[in-house]
Amino acid sequence: MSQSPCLNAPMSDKPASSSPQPGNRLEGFLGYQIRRASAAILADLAQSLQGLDLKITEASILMLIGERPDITQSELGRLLGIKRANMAPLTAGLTEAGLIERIAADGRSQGLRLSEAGHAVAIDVEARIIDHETRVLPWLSDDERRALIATMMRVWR
Amino acid sequence: MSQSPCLNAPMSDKPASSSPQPGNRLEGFLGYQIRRASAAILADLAQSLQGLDLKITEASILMLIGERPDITQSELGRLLGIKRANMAPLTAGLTEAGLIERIAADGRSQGLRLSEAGHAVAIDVEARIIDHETRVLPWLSDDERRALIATMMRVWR
DNA sequence: TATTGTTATACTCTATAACTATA
DNA sequence: TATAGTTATAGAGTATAACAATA
Repeated sequence: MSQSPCLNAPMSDKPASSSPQPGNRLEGFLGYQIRRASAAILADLAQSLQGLDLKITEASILMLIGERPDITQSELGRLLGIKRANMAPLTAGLTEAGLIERIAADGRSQGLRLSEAGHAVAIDVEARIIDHETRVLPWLSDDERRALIATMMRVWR
Repeated sequence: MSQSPCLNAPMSDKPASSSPQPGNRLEGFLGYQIRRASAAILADLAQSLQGLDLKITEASILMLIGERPDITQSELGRLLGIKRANMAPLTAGLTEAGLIERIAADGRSQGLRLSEAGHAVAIDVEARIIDHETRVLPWLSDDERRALIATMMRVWR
């Protein structure tokens, strides 16, 4: 299932020269590096999901619903950092695609579940993401990976 | 110059409950963590630049021009991962704001330099970014910071 | 009163395409 | 032919405001 062996940063017309490059002061900032790494990883992940007709966010939503059946879209938004107003078209699209179903919880909220088709797609999604993960930073040991995850989580949570 | 002691993730209507939270499978992926960290850092940096009337990208451009006078905007785009077409309004805005000047290099390209005002702003920008950096991951040692920078750079470059 | 879901809407960022002028 | 700069434009992603229905 692997594809390209390395990442491409997105944007820019041409790759910046691949020679050692003096490097600039910006590249000494961790915030800048994390931003560039994030963009490159997102681009690679989008590639990994090709053919599924799912945006990265939609794929993430499927995984979360698979893990927590009957979650509401408001709660999904809270977990993913997406506003209610922006969740509406996302869940509407997944419902229309037949990947999720809405079950009335109380009068105002609906629990979300994967359909049969959605379950199959979610499994495919997870396999692709796992493959993507190991491809993106292949040189990391499991310990290093765990430590990096903990560090990143500490930044935003 | 320090402000908020910790970061806020952007988006979402309400903060996800701050209790330990079981955590979900997505949070075990490094790509996801880097994305969330990047968003949080960007949000904090935008706060740090408040009052300067500069977007993060514009601030980065000022720093780079300060470091490499007479750089062209095409080269800037290459370094920052921004397309030529999207550089045009950025440099036009900075020129109009009186922060940079364009000096014809040859008939088709222009070297960019900081104006007197631009130089002062660039110094302010750099000070704010340095402050931001040390505020965002204050628990990192210099060695850890360097290692993290190298890891992130390896992802995208 | 607070929350859920929804719609409308605006702004930013990025992408493509096409054009002119120059090397 | 390739590059520099520009313009126009389309698509994401995210922001706010407002509303109805329900808790």
